[in-house]
Amino acid sequence: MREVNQGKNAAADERYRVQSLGRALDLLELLGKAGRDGGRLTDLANGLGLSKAATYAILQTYHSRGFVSAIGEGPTKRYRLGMSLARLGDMAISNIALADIAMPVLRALTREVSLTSRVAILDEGYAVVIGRADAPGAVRFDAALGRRELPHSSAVGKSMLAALPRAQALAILRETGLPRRTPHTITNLIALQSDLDRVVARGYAVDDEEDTEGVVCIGTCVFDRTGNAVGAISITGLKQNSSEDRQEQLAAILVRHTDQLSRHMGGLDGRDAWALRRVA
Amino acid sequence: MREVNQGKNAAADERYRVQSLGRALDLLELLGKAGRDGGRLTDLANGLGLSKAATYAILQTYHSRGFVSAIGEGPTKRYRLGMSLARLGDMAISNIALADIAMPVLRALTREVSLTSRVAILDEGYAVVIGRADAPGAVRFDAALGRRELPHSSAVGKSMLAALPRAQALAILRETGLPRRTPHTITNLIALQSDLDRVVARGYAVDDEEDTEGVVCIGTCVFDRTGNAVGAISITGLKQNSSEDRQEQLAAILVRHTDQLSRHMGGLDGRDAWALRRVA
DNA sequence: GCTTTTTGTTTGGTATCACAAAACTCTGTT
DNA sequence: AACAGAGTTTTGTGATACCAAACAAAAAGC
Repeated sequence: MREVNQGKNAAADERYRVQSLGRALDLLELLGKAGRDGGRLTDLANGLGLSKAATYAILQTYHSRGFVSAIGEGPTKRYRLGMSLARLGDMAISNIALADIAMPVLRALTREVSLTSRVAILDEGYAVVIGRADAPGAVRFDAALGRRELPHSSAVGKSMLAALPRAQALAILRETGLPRRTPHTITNLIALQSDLDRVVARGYAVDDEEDTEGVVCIGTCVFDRTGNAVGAISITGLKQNSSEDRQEQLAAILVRHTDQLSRHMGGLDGRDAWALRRVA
Repeated sequence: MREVNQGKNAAADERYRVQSLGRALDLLELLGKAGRDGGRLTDLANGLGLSKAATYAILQTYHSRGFVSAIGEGPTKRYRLGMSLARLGDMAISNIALADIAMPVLRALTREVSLTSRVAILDEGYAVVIGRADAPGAVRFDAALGRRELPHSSAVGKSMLAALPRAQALAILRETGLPRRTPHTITNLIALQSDLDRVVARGYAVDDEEDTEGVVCIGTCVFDRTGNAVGAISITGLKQNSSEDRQEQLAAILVRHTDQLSRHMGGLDGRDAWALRRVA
């Protein structure tokens, strides 16, 4: 076994980071929080702890590249996130082959079960949503693209953890921790491991109000030709509409669509891929 | 009429920009071009004209915030656009109220005509795609979100220009110019103006192979309650499937859906909004 | 298997430039 | 008409982003 470079890994050392860029990125996040109405220069400067002049220069730079768009003039001027971010964000998602291929499957799945469906990947230990298909009538859940979800409290996260070698899964969980999101969140490492065993056993994961109260998710993995999980798909519904029987029905449908997707990518069926984990 | 601050507008003066941030943004664009396979540190540094050490520090900063994701280890390490960009990009689009409301309409429209449909806004003088619904069987056109399209050679662009006061439209065209994209592109300002008149007259715009050869688009505006255009919707098809009659049929369907969307946003019907332009 | 090459990582030193403070110019309000 | 509040511009300076070069370590070549 290889030594774990615990404190030695200086790659993320603050010394090798560019401060000015860090502050500039903080500004983007701040603008993200500002939302639709945008933010005013003065407020943004205060929020960053920078002077108006410095903030102004950063905003101008962003603006000239389309990363920030300005609306209004004079004292009513407001800054918002710009469309270059949309372009790059779309590129980032397009880089994941799964995103493109999964969309038709998601739409078919959503049409069949009338529930919102999503596709996610494991990125830096977090489950990140890279595609979604909203159900027409359904409640609009917070399924923003690029959203980081905790791996231990989401169906996509747990299914991908379950597909990983257990040691790797534990390493990820050590990083993210097991923060409590609702009274139903599994915050005990032993309990979570037996839940992961259950995922491997039945071939899908269930998030039973563990991330959001009243919301149940079912998810399972998409596999490549070597049997590695490249991502996961989930469907989301309300707890009240989710009896034991219905859950199994939905899981069967989900697995059928996911297997179709895996096959479409030239990967292994879920049945075979999960079986590999059971022998190990 | 107000004086146009031609050279006076010093807001975009290079002096008030942050160089280091500009270079860092160049790096993002470079990574965007690198695409799926990502880029290597050495290549990125060369592409930027920066030293490896500087590029490394920038990448670390991005990486720590999720704006860049690294794959591989050692000499096979590669950097790609990260998922934080997807998150912020999605936020940027969500900031446009039109994007959310338009999606169901786009899907309905696409289902009815079996053609790819898109919704765009006018941002900094360019038409920017903020939503799309791909037709299942159709050729996949380049309809990436956040993509900037020239206003004079796209259906969405021309319809939004036509809805603007003519002076404003001309100001935008002075900025963007009328670059030739295909042999059919209208590069003459007089000719374009009479085309815009035609848009106002019939209530929709046609891009007849003006942006891409063999591709025809029909587009029209979405209006708010004051009759201002907040965006535009278009459908895209192949020239070969686009007879004069079929074009008028499709335009009628497009206008019907767009009007429904305008109404849904509490705005004016296209019929009324375009009529306002005719009297002026 | 050893060497060579090529990669990412780390180190100081320095000239650059990102930043703060304050003056200025508007626009919208009282 | 005066004020208050915003965004914009100026200038100087201390922090820091950058380069060059050395280092480590994995891949490629013989």
